[in-house]
Amino acid sequence: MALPPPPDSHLADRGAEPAPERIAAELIAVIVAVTEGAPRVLTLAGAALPSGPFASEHRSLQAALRAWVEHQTHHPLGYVEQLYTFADRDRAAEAGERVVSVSYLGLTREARAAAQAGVSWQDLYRYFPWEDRRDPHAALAPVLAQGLRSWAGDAPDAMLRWERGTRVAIAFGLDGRPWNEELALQRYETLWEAGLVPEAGGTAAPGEPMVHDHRRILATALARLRGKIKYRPVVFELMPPAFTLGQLQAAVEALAGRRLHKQNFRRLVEQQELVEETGGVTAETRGRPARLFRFRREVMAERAVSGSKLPLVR
Amino acid sequence: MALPPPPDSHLADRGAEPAPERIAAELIAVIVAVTEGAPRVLTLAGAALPSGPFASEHRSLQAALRAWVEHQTHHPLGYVEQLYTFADRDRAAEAGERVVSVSYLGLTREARAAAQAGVSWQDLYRYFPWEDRRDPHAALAPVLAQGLRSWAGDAPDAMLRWERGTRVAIAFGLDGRPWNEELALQRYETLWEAGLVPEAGGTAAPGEPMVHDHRRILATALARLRGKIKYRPVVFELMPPAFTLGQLQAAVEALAGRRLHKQNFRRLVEQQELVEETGGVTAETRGRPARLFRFRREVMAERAVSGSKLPLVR
DNA sequence: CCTTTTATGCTCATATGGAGCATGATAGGA
DNA sequence: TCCTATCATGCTCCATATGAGCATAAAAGG
Repeated sequence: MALPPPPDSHLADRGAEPAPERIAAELIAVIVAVTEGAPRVLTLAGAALPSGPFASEHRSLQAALRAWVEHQTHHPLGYVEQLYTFADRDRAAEAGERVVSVSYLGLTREARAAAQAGVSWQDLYRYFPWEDRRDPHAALAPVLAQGLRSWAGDAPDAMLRWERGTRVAIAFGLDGRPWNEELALQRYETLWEAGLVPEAGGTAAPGEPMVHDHRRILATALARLRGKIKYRPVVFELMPPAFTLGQLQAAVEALAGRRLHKQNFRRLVEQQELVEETGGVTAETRGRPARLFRFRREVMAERAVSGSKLPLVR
Repeated sequence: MALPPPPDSHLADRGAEPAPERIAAELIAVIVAVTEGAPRVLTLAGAALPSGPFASEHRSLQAALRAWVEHQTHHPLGYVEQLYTFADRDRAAEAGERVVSVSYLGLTREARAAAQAGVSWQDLYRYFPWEDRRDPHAALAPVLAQGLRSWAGDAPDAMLRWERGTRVAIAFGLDGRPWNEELALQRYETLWEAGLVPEAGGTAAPGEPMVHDHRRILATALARLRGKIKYRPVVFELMPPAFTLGQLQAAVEALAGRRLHKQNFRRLVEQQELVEETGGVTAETRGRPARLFRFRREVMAERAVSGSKLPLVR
């Protein structure tokens, strides 16, 4: 049985082929925390994500990641989730070297000091300034809007112009369309294709670049986290043992990059019975003191059972 | 800088270490179709998922997968999605051999005949009989219910008994809890842990086993697909160009493993403007003839913009 | 003509999400 | 001391989405 040109068939006669090619495998970690209302990410010198090789000694991919991250941050990684695996040709490190990179998203709380040289927490929006829409007056930077529009307008044929136009409009919430925070990855990819980010040779876009495709991986993590936060109680991994609903809301807003309706946010959290009062109150500087709450870990198991969205018959 | 025991640090001084270990990488494909109301999966001799090596010639992981699957099925893989990457120690093929496996989910329509020897389409529920709840009277097989209950009851201490008990109840919809079709993976994993599947040495559970961890990967795919089908119009990848709403519903029911409320299903599909009439009608054997519809591909881009679930402020 | 079967149209009650009014509690001045 | 700015909390109102059925239409087969 013949398979497509590149690889030989492995569908049936598995014995009749040469030993499979060996390549290197590495793990890349996007470790996120929220500190005082600011989303933070663990970096190396502010330009690379922590990464490490995967070796035979490791029990599993996740075990490997957990091991060195916990050693690194001295904080248990409560929530760890596999993000995506890349092996694009342009990621080849040295000549012809092929690497498979498995990326993970981890949630934790910021440790006081990054022990190792170069290891530091950075504001996530340093890399994606356009993703922070918490300021109600925030709009897409003119440089970006301009660059995107001309990219769409410069397409060779009408069909492509239309495609790029709607793609930009949907991703960036232009032409009256709503802003969708979950499209963080599409936005970064569109900026790349439009040649607006430094990694793609552009200079127009604001935001710090990172090595290799690390900024893309970071965008993947942001998009995933923004989606997940809506149907799984993962924010709590980022909170201290006791917190006020205001702080909880601030953490969600930090990640979502948008403002939420305060009263409705409380209603949501309370009616889902995600939290319970500790009994204490905060001694904030201003305003009425807020009650302290703690996360009800018990709901974790149940909360997987969310909405159905399908018209079931009972 | 020292990192956790196993791997040497790669967080900072990256130059000062031995060349990273080389391992083999492979792709595993879960190709799904729905034929006459039955969910189908492409297999090798009914006991293995198609898999192939990843080689340097490939542009990317997805490109590699697409290439050989399309060659194999002679059908374009409309929808392809990365599922998960495994490298568990117990997956080691030969002695000490470490393999990283990247699994993908692909949706297509069943080709007339699997050209290659051994390649065949199988009913998905052959591997997970307990996942098909389309028959309203279907209940969990007594063997399973019994096995799960004794596993929970046989736990050494009370705490563990309680944990297993609620876990089983949630996953399998026992003790008055609702059945959640999306928990397909948790169910398979629970059966494994309870030692009820052949792969784990058990004999109690019905359902055909597969080689290695392929049945687990299949369960991962089923769970992912059942979740996705609710907020993305992916079913259409499985439908012919023109179809009736009844057929569309049957396809969704085949994947979800449950019956849907017919009138509400139509309302959902129509109000979301996912389809448009072709003008024709079917000549079915019984009942009133149904109008034919086609999928409105234009909505694909937009439909990413779904519900917010967060109390935004405008 | 009557029964069975699948397709379609519509209605009604309830749940959920979006907005905003009103009041309670504190800190910091004027 | 009183007024204001700031948050925290309680509640109400409304539009829409979702869950359940009732009723009718349009075929095939006795």
